[in-house]
Amino acid sequence: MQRINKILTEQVQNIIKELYGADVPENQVQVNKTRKEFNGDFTIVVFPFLRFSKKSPEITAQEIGDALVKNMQDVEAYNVIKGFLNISLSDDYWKNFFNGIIGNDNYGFKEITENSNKIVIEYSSPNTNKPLHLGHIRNNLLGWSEAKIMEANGNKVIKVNLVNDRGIHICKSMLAWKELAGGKTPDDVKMKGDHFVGDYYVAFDKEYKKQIAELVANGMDEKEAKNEALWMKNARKMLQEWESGKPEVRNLWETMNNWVYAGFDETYKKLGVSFDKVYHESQTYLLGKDVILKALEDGKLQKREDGSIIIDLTKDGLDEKVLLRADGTALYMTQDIGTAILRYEDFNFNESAYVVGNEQDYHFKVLKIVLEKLGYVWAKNISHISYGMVELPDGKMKSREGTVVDADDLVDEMIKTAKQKSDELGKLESFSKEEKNEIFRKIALGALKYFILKVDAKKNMTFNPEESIDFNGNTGPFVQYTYVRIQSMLAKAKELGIKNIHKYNNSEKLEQTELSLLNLIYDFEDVIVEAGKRRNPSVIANYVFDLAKEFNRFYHEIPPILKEENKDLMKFRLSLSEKTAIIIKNALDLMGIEVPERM
RNA sequence: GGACCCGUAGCAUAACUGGAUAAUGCACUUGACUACGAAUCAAGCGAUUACAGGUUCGAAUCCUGUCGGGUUCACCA
Repeated sequence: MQRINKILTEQVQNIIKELYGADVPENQVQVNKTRKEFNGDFTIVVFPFLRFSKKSPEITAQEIGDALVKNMQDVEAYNVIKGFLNISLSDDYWKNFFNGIIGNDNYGFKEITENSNKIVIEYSSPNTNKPLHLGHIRNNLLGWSEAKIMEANGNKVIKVNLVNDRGIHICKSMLAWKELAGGKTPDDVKMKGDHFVGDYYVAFDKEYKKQIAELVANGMDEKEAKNEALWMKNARKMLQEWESGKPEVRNLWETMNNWVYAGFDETYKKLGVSFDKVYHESQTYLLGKDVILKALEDGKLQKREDGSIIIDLTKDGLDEKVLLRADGTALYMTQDIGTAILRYEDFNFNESAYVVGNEQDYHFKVLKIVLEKLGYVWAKNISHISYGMVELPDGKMKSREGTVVDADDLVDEMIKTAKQKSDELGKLESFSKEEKNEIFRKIALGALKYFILKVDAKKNMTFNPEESIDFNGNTGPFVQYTYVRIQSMLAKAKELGIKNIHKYNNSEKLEQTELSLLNLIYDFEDVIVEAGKRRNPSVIANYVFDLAKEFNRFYHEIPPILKEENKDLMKFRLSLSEKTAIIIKNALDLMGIEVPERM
């Protein structure tokens, strides 16, 4: 079925042609949803047409309105306020629309076919030297949700993770563990592997600072001390040994990384995210090196006197960028070049998206230009889904200053709060402990995910650990509650022996709140498209909140549905409720949020 | 210093990307559970959209400048 806003746009174009003899391009016809405080379903802004009509806004709007009513059966009435033409569609239009989608549980979703666009999306990208924190949570949730939204728009999506598993930072944890752990493993001390390793990373930093202080106290200047501190020298040596493949170092590296992966897996599972493929930088940096050396031979890059290889981007408004160190070892950029190429070889994608924080805007700008200059035509299809930092009320999170919000702690805390809240309300007494825990988990994660995803991805957001995340108002649990409530009503309807709720013949005039609900349901298709275009799950969050709110209003304003004597009307309202629930569930799923059946 | 991003009620966020009287939640004040679940609903309070100019029929949104905050400009990742 063709969308009514599309039809309206075409009609307006035709009418203007007829009335004023002018061709108006499609993008000049603004068909918006009518704002709540005015009467109507869609609003057409007539200001852009005045130069064709050469008449006042009011008269122009009237002329167009008259023509619309005449030409379109679905247009029942219109009103004009200033230059705004508000169109009201007939009840029949809305009823027909609803009947058309009543059996379609995937309303709004596009199908994925053989010919679908193939998009690789990278997100998460952790370091293996410390556990995940709140910033990673935002990344993971965004990545997952973006992937879901891309799929809903009919794209074939491949989710990949790139683990940064090599470099000096890893050697720091390894060294500290060797020196301090006495051979203990995470199992021995009953810790999650990522936290275990992270602690040794912190321990390294502590000891390192101590060593610097000692050297400075003995008269060395600080810069030199930083280089000369024993542990730092040892860490650098370890990195060289790693690069040259010394078995002892490689074994330890593998062991400790595996501890970390086990910890990450647990956190990913808790968050409900997963990947189709995991890349490791230790496997891609050599490719990057080869590509750069080859490009140097081809004269695409320059070599400095000290032996480092650079690309000059000053003509592109950027800087000179080093691609390979003087000693020939790889850099972040080197690896990313290798990974990007490998990824193209693996998937032959139409598009490759990176979910990475906005502090790396510059890096990705450079990466794209460098790849283009190296002659990779597909590089133009690389995009950076840039998102803002998560800040604490007193500023940024800093791992070294201990002001991080740990991912595992936060989720556990949320689950505790959900349990407490639920116990106060006492609605789950009849459930087993396992069932209850499952419900608490869904609610807690619903609250957390919604809290993070409702904010425009590109904006920085503040998180106050002192105030726990809300469960009332514009929150995940509010939306979940609406869903649960509908399920409860539908179950009761079944108990009462009401069957075939999709079969009715409702001849009643639609109530205002029913019209609003139908309007919102109609919007879902456009919302998915917009969320995809804007690369922004917050569009979905805002929508599903409005939908839930409107349903709750409907629920309160309309007399009890299950007591309705007009069976046709009752079934229509049950169907409307059911459809609302399905869309809530689908919309939340796009954000990675599950719905409980009871709460 | 150069480049990029941001500044909206006490707080947290919206505003269909240039459209109507700037919306919602939290907090605060009221009212509604012997009618389908009150994690709900209804009502109230609260904004010179950082500031000053400009463009436009129309500006939170675009342009210029000022002030404030952030990120980046590493042979760190």
